[in-house]
Amino acid sequence: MARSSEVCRSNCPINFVLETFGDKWTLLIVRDLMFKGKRTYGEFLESDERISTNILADRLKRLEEHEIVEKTVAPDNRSKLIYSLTPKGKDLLPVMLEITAWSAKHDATTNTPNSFLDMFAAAKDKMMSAILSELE
Amino acid sequence: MARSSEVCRSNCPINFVLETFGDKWTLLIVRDLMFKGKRTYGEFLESDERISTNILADRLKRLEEHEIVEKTVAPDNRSKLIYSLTPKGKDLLPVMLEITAWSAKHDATTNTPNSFLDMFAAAKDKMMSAILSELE
DNA sequence: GGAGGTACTTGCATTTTGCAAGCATCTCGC
DNA sequence: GCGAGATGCTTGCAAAATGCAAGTACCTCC
Repeated sequence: MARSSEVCRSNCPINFVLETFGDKWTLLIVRDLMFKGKRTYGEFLESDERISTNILADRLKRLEEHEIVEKTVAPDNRSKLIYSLTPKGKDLLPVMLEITAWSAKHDATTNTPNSFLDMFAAAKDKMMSAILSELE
Repeated sequence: MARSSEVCRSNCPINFVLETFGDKWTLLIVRDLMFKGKRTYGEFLESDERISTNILADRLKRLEEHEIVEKTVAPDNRSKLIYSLTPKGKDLLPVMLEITAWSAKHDATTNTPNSFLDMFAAAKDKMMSAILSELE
């Protein structure tokens, strides 16, 4: 369904994700919703990466169209809109954790000081070796 | 090290990945190397998504700079170059598997063999067991 | 030494992004 | 009930990235 609204380059699962998240900004919005407790347009604008207003509006619209994010009116203030992750959006959690683990392993400047992450990465190493040996 | 060659927007691990893979093409090259057995410039050009020659050359160069991909001369033909994943590139496997699992769950049109998902599920079970046994 | 394979590079039109400014709707205090 | 502020966008335009077609450089093989 998501694919019907745009050009589809192939039926590969990796490509499917790229057609939604293949840019520098979309995944940051998911991150802010999932890990940083941000919920409004104004809060997304304040993130370190300094997304511009037109790009933010466009990406929120696309995320809604893909049913990854949904928008509701704040109960206490009708001029305030609350963005939140749908179940489909929340299902991205394992992807986000693997990305975080990879960055923590390969980038010294990344801020992810977490002892559980080390154990997580070590277990992943075993899994990766097992699968790679089967692929070769 | 990878970050020194370009603008760095923040020290977030999600952003770190986006600075390399935040476009529509880079991850497809990793996919072709990891799952499709492609190894040469000409083979990457033949993929379903139809990457153009200048973009492919640019992305291969960046992937080399980030030490995710390395290039060697083919032993049998000195005009042929063989691209392959470095250990850092192979470490992306868990990310790729989670992306594939997410797409398989949320896109009916995605072509993902069940055998592939089964292998992933089995490996993930092993991983979870490994984590649980370390916790005890 | 010429044809064909392999890996790019270049030029240019089109598309996307980044930045600054402006606009629309709602809320709150008086 | 009205003006100031909060919130969430939209618009216009310059700059950068992308897509396409064509051309170049090096190697191999006959």
